[in-house]
Amino acid sequence: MNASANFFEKVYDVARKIPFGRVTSYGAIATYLGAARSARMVGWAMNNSHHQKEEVPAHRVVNKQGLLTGKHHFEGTNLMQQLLENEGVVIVNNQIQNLETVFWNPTKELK
DNA sequence: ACCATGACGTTTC
DNA sequence: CGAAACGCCATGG
Repeated sequence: MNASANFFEKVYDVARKIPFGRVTSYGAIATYLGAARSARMVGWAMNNSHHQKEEVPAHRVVNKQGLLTGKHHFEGTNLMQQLLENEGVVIVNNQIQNLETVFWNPTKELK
């Protein structure tokens, strides 16, 4: 669990480093962690994010399309969208607009 | 050890 | 352009 937890821990760590009003994709995080093909694992980590003691801004993590695929995992049906919109992110039909502008690449920015 | 699942991503039809 | 299938990796039963 410890060894694997490191992977999860890294995911949470990166997620918490996402700047305000910015979003990133699972694949971007996975690539940053060196597991570009483990994007699904990142999503899995987010699913377990509620197990973490510290809060994880999972609402800032979306798929590469900028689609709020995991919004169903939040309390309400539009909570995730509400949070992002509150940060200045424009979302239409569960899809982030101007994704290129709000997108935050950890490998490029956080690297 | 094998099968099933998953908040993804890319390719193909 | 839209939907479906495949691939990829980790976790759980």
